[in-house]
Amino acid sequence: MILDDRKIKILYAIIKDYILTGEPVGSRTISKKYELGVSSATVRNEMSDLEEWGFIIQPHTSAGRIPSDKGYRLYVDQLMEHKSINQDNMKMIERLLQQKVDQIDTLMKEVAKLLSLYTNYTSIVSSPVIHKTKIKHMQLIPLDAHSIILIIVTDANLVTNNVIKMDIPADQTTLNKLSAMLNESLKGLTMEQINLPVIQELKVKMGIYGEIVNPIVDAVAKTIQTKITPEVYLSGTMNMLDFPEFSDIMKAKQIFHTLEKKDVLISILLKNASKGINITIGEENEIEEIKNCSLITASYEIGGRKVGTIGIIGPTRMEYDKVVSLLSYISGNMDKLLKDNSDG
Amino acid sequence: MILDDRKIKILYAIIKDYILTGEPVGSRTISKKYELGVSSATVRNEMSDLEEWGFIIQPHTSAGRIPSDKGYRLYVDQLMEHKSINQDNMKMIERLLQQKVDQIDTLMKEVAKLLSLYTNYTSIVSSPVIHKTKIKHMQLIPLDAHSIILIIVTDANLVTNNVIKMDIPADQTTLNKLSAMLNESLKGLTMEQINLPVIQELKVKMGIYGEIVNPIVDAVAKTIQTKITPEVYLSGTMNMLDFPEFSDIMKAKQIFHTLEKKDVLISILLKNASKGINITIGEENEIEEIKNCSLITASYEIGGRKVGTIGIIGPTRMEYDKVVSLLSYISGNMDKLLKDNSDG
DNA sequence: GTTAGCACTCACAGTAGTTGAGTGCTAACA
DNA sequence: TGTTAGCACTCAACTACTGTGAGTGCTAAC
Repeated sequence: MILDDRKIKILYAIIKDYILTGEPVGSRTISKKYELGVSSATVRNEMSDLEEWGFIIQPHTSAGRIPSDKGYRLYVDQLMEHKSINQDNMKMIERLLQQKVDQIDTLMKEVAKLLSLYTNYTSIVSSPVIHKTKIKHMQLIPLDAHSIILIIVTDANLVTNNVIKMDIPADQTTLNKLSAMLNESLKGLTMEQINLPVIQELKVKMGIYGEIVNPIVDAVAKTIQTKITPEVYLSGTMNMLDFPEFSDIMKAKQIFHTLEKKDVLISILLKNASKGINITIGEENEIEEIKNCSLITASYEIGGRKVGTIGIIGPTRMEYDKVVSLLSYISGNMDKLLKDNSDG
Repeated sequence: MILDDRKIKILYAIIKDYILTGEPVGSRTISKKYELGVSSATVRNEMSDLEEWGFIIQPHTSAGRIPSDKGYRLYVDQLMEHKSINQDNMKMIERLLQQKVDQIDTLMKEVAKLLSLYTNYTSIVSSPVIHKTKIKHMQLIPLDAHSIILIIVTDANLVTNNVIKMDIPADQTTLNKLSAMLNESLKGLTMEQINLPVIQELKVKMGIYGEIVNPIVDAVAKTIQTKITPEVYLSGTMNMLDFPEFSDIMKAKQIFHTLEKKDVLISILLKNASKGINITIGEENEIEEIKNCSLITASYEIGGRKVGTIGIIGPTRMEYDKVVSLLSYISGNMDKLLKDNSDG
């Protein structure tokens, strides 16, 4: 099996054409539309080899060829041009993100929207994995006789608020003092650093404030524990319906059903969290329902730590080059985008 | 035009059967399945009248009849049984809502999920219109050199947090004093009561703290202004695809497209906000894209004020009785549900 | 090694023919 | 006068058949 230059060119042409049109590509189309200087008969011979080796598939005898997963794999690994997005698009992106993005959840939503808008595929964005982020500030606020609110601000400007229920009433002054103490002890720690020993130590340290301390510290620990699951934002789900691949309602429903399971999405995204750009093609996907889809993910950093993932899901016939360049650009600038919009 | 008892019974049977099966209902079906004691020929004569008067429609010559919008209208206004949901379902609802519903946005999401799960239609839920709710607590928290966080808690336990950017740094102690002052002046007021005069007065009152006051008070005013738009939560969008009415991809896409426009949904929901239960059938809808849908909405109260709406959208062939009873129950208990889960 | 030529395959679209659910009308009956 | 049996009629939906064309694989000649 020798993939000589001409075979590569033919395979490239087939993939490019199929991604563009969605129709099986015939030998005549290749020889006429792409200037290879050979007749359709020659192309046929080459295609026959490519099919034998599993790079392309013939849906039925009298049809052209379509790329197989293996074909796409070769394409993304070796053939695809890695262009970067152009100036105009960069500007468009910055303009879109500059509006009302003061907090991370708003930014996430905007990024998801942007990705789906620009690619016409479906975007999946996971918010920062909170246990890797550092605590910046904590504040207790009285709500009513039986409950107080715990505000936690992390260094990614993620603000979470949680209601704590307690039997003992607490006044503003006490809560301010407790807040100050919590800050003193926990500020700068990552979520995962706040483990049982730290909590115990904290209880002892704050003991002077009496029995009110226990429920509050417990609530802090529990809140941090439960808030560790990242959020997932989807956008452009309906874009799936634009592709003939999913014009069969049953197939579309299958995928939509999968996309509704946030825990499944999280597990998919986290799997590739450490990898930078990752491309999973068709059958390479572990989830049965998306084995006719391709998934491209890119991890992003905040403060130098890989904390989350952004991704695009679409048909295996996907504009890989365009999607990769966009994801690279946005994931690479996530930190900056957030900083520009919150601190600047 | 006299709608005698028998005609009513026949119309009722047609609607019931069509809602159940989705297939046009023939005269033979009526005379056999529903015990009216008359032959199919008699039913045919009656149906002929009902069609002439516009209550039912014949899709084509050799088909049975289906209800028209006018038919459904008569049904929901006069024929439909108003049953209340049974004990088992009440328990199920309470069990579902009792988990992790400590704040209003979580409750909204859960209610939306519940509605779609229980009905198999698509649910639309709008969060409380914030300008009708009262301020319960305000708190300023330092974030970094250039920004502070403003937390506003309303009496519906809605907690909003907003980043305020400023040139002047502010320490915790000052912010605590400012927070106390804000609370003193604004606590108990509804959002809409905080108008320009109140803001001006506040600035004068707080002037002793120097120039830091202006940006903060402005931010408070602006935040309240911009946070007035309610949130909309959707659930079970994909349930639409389960109905043959929307098996045509184009029709489905049209509706999905509309459902993605949050401002359109808000305007639809707000229109019926004052009405308790409201049913809009097919062509009665003002939005072109949902003229083949029915929309049932119910407004809910918090603290005795109508502040938001929950609703179900689906095909005109909808189980109106079931949906109405569910919406009535949930909207009627919204206040209680929220209180049970947050204060209890 | 390349290409022209040709027989072959098969999805797809279009055209009849058949079926059956359901109707409207008429005439007879209670 | 209302009800019903009977019957001709309609028409969507399904099936079977056919022609078309895009595309292939193979062979023989260049």
